[in-house]
Amino acid sequence: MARTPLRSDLLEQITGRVLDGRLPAGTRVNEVHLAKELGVSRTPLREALIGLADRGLLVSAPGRGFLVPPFDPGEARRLYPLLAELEALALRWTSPVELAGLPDALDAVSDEMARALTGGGDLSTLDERWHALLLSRCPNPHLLRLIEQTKPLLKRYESAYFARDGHAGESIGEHRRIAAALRDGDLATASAVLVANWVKALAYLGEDRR
Amino acid sequence: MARTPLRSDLLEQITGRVLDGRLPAGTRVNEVHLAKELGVSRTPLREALIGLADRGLLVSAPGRGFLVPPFDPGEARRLYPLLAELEALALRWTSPVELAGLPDALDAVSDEMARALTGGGDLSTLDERWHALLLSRCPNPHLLRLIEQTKPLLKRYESAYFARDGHAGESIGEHRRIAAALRDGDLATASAVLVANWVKALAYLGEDRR
DNA sequence: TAGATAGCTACTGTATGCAATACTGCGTCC
DNA sequence: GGACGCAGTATTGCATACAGTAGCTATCTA
Repeated sequence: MARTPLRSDLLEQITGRVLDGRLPAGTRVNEVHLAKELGVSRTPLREALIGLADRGLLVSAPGRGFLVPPFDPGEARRLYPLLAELEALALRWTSPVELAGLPDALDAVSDEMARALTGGGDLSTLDERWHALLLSRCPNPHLLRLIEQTKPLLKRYESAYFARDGHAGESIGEHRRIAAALRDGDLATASAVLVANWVKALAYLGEDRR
Repeated sequence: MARTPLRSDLLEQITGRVLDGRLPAGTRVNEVHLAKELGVSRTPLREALIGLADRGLLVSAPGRGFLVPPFDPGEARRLYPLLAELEALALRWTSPVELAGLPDALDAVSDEMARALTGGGDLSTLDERWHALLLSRCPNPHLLRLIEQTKPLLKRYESAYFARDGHAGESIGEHRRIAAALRDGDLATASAVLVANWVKALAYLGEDRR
């Protein structure tokens, strides 16, 4: 048997389709069509859909299957602060010893982002890498799980509404300030700037809606 | 068709079995046996199991099905502060207007708990009601979802390790202090005591392990 | 013409079937 | 005596089959 269950692959693939709009907000998911398109049977597909519904990326309508939830600006306004607080918490719970090695690595990613800003690289992937690195030493796997589950919800709004690199420059600056604060052992400042970084992203989201 | 999918009922039932030990920690879940016992087919049962694995109440071992994770004292030490912070966050995000109506209702539950303490009522259900009431006005459904998903994990440790009403008396006192702080509009104190309440529960957990 | 209704189709929710892997028990070899 | 290997069974993971409802269309009625 496959060491990696089909449902895991499917979950990722469907997540991708929701994020990039191939499964548009507000539409129902047709299990037969999607299964055929993905070349699998309905069983593992449904398992993946259920997983996505648990995470909130789909909603289950009894008797009507699953549907991609419509966009709701209010939801975005609630998701950004939530993720901000969760990441800040993860940061506060990382031991100083573990944090010590991070700032240099973080700044290395920031450098890449700065280059990508002019060179046209993939900023959003780099941004993800920066945040993943920041959380990588957090000793609480449950908190990390909650963060991982919540991020795609937010990413959907980013993908849909974002002027791709509208605030990337500012964001890089904030990232560097966070790394600097961590170097000084100033966790309070680091987490405050982190929260501000997320909230600022939300502000851009509001402006750049199309 | 049933307006409530089978998998939802099953998820609750299996949660109950994990919490009360009818599915003991460290054991594998036999899908055929359990399906027969519950009078359903394997399909909705598996859907429920997958949901529970997403929440962390089961773990999926590829090729070996699902198993109830073993107890890990370290995990309990990580879950309590997590839930503490999440509830405190939910409290901070509840608007003062909405909070105004809460203290009296909260204290009513505390009164019930006090009576149950001598009269032998179900303290843990009342404690749940108190916390549910505290969070009932939080406007962030995603945060509430994370809390709901995390609580069963913690409850498993409580069920397994708790001297049932070891700290109920203290807990009632803290609950009243939280309600009082809310009455004064002192959110900082309220959330601090709330966190302390959770952390203290963890301390009891540590002592009373068997 | 607008609304109700009946029939039909499509789809979901659940059950069952099938293939491949993981476990168990026993025998064998070192 | 213990480790290894092998056959048989049990169990999972995926596919398919079936039953019942939701939704659509077309027709009928007021």
